[in-house]
Amino acid sequence: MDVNMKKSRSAEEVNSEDTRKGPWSVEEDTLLQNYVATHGDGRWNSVARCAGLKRSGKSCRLRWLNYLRPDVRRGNITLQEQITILDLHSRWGNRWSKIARHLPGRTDNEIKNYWRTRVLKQARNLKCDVDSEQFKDALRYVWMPRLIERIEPSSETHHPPPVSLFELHPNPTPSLHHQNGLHGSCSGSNALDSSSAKLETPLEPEDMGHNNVSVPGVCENMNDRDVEQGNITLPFAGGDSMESLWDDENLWLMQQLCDDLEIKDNFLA
DNA sequence: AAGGTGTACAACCGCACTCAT
DNA sequence: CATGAGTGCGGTTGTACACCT
Repeated sequence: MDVNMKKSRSAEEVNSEDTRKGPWSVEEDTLLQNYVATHGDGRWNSVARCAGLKRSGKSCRLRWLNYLRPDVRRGNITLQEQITILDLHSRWGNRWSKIARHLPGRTDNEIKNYWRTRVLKQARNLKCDVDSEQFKDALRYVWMPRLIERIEPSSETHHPPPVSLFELHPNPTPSLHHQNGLHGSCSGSNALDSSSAKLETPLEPEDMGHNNVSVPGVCENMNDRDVEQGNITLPFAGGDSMESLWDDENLWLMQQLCDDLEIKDNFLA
């Protein structure tokens, strides 16, 4: 830690006796809301002082951004939003605030919580490392296409046959994309047809090192800069489905793919 | 009904960065 | 250029609540 940090922290510590922590009371919320409504946000240390709150500026900022802000949406992450999170996470990794910018009304904290409580939990259930290629490929090539299929109202409902996904996709390479768009027509297993795979467009420099792959048929024609700049609306933003991604059938498929990829990795090792 | 356990979410912490002075 | 305040971000922890036995 640098000298600045030590100094700024010691300044905070001077007031630590007066500073409240823990859950916010209704009164505190009201004080903060009224103050921001009158004076605007920013300069959070001043806000904390002037509003008569015995809170740190950081705490006020966090409370405002994650809870009190008028446009914040809480709870009920829709199916569409879940897929958006999965896709953007596959591009950018744990860049929660960046992902949150593409989900109007959602906060980085909420998305992070969603990831940790739902996605990590499922990875544990599947005995997959969430950072493993197995899990990522399973998400990309099975889970998300199936969810897209459900979302697209015009698509026909058909389920992939219970065959080895290893056979269908013997070389699931993260740098591959699929040319056959999946909007309304793909099934999870069909999406794995590696014969139609193509190389991805060049990576953005800042995304190098992340697992930079879009889900087939989801964002394959998008360039990350467009997504980042909001030039492209993700196809599922704003839906109202509360359906969970984590149903038994999808879990079975995920387990299948994880197992297949593990077998393949062991074989090649 | 009571206690244990798991889950979801709010909040905190540490660090890094920006910007004004 | 150095310093300090403010802010943003990602990781982690605490806790209320639901569910199970």
